[in-house]
Amino acid sequence: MRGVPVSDLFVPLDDHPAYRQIANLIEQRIVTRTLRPGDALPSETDLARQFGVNRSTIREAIRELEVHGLLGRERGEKRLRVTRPEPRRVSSGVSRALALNDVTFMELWEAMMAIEPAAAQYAALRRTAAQLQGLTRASVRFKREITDTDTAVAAVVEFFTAVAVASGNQVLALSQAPLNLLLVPTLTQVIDRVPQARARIQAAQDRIIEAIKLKKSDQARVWMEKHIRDFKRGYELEVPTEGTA
Amino acid sequence: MRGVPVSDLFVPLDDHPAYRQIANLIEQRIVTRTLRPGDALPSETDLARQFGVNRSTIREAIRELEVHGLLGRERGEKRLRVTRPEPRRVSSGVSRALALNDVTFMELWEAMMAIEPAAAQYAALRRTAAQLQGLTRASVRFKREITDTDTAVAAVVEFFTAVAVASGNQVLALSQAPLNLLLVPTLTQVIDRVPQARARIQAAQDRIIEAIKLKKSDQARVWMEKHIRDFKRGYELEVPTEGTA
DNA sequence: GTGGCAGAATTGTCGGACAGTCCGATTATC
DNA sequence: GATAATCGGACTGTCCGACAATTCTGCCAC
Repeated sequence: MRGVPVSDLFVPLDDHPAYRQIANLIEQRIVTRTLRPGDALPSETDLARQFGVNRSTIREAIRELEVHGLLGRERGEKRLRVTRPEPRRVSSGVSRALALNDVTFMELWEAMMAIEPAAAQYAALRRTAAQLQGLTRASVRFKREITDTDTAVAAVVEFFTAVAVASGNQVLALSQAPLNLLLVPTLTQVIDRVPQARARIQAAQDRIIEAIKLKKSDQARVWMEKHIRDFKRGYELEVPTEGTA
Repeated sequence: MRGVPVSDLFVPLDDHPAYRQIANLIEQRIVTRTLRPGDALPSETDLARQFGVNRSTIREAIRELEVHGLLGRERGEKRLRVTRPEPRRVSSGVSRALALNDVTFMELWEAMMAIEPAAAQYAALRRTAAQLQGLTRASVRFKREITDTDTAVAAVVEFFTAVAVASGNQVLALSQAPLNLLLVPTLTQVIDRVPQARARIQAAQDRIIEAIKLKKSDQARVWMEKHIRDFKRGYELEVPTEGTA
C-alpha cells in the first residue's frame, strides 16, 4: 500500500459534460418541486433553445432522468412529464447491482431477517382490509399452484411484497423490494428439491396472515422470523454447495 | 375511481425505441457476464455499426447503462468500460425516490430500527481491524466538530455507513445507504436545537464501538437500538410540527 | 357536445461534421 | 538502452440539418 501521492493533493477536476450538467439542473428543479409531478416538460426543441445546446445533447440529458424515473410518459403519449419515481423501477436497479456484486445467500438472508419481521409487525398494526385481502390472495395463489415452480416462487414473492406494502412504510417497502428478485433463484431450488418446503411455506403464510388479520403485531413478527429462519434451513438442506444467490 | 377499462385487457404494446432495445441488449450481456467488469466497450462508432443504428442512438442507449452504473470510465479515460455498480450510485437514486415520495420521519425511523441494529450486530461478529478503525475515525470526527452542524451530521452519517460496511453484508449496506441521505435534514435540526443531542450521540457511538471492538454482538445490537430510539426522542422534542424528512 | 379532419408540433432516428483530447507508436535525446 | 518529445489516428462531446411517423390542436360539420 503506497502513501498518498502528491498528485492527490490537487483538485479532482471531474469533467462536466453538458448533458450531465443539464440533467442535474432539471433534476434539481424536480427535487425542489419547482417542477411538480404531472407537469409536462417543454419540448426537446424548446429545452435545447432554453439551455442553448443542441437537441441531441438535451436528449442525452433526458435519458438520465428517464432512467431515474423522474421523467416518463403516459402510455402512447408523446410529451414527457414529471413523474414521481416508482419503487419498483428503482428497486430493480438495486437488485441488479447486488446480483452483479455476487451477493451470497447468507447476506440476503440476514437482510431478510432484519426487514421482513419488521414489515410484518407494522403490517399487523396498520394493514387495511384491502391489503389483508392482497395477502390472502397471494397465499391462495401459492396454495393452488402445485405444479409450476416458477409460479409458486412468484406467489411467495408476491406475499412478501404484500406484507411490505401492508406495513404502510414506503422505506421498508423499498428496502424489501430488491430482496425479492435476489431470492428467486435460491427459492426456486429449495421448492424444487425440498419436498416439505411447500407445506412449511403454506403453514407459515397462514400463521402470518392470521396474526396480521388479528392485528397481533408481536405474533406477526415472531411468525415471520420463524418463516425466514425456515428458509435458511431449506437452503442448507439442499443447496449446500453454491454460495451465491 | 373507475373500474378497469376494457383497453386494459389488451396487450401493453409498449413502444420499443431502438435506444431502449439496445440498452437492454447490452445490459443482458453484462448481467449474463458475457461482458465482464473491466472489459472495455467497443467505440461508439463500432457499436453503431454492429447494431446497425446511428451513433446518436447508441449514445442514448449508453446513457441509460451509465446511469445504472453498469458502464463507466476511469477518471480522465475516454473508453467506456463495464463496471460493477457501486452501492453509492444506486442508493442515491433510492434516496431521491423516497424523498420525492414524501417519506415521513417515522417511516425512516422504523426502517432504521430494522436495519441499523442488525448491521451493528453483524459488524461486531465480523469487523476487521481496519473497519473498526474507520468507525473510530468517524466518531472522533464527530467529537471534534463542535461548531459546524453540517460537518457533525456528516460524521454521524459516516458512522452509520462505517457500521454497515463493517457488517460485511452488502445487502444490509445497500439497504442502509439510502437512509443516510434521508436522515440528514432531520438530524441537522435535532443537533441544532436539542442541546443534549451531541453528548448523547457521542456516548452512544462510544458504547457501540466498544461492543463492536470486543465482538459482543448482542451488546452492539442493543446499544444501536437505544441509539436509534434516542433519535426519535430528539425528533419528538424539537420537531413536533413537521412530519416529512 | 360529439366526431372527424387537416395542419402544426414533437419525437425517434438518421447522416455528416468538427474541435478537443486521449492513445499508441515513432522518433529524438541523454 | 532508457527516457522524453512528437505526431497521427481514434474517439468522444457537441453541433447542424433532415425526415418519417405519430401525436396534438384548433376548427368545422353534425
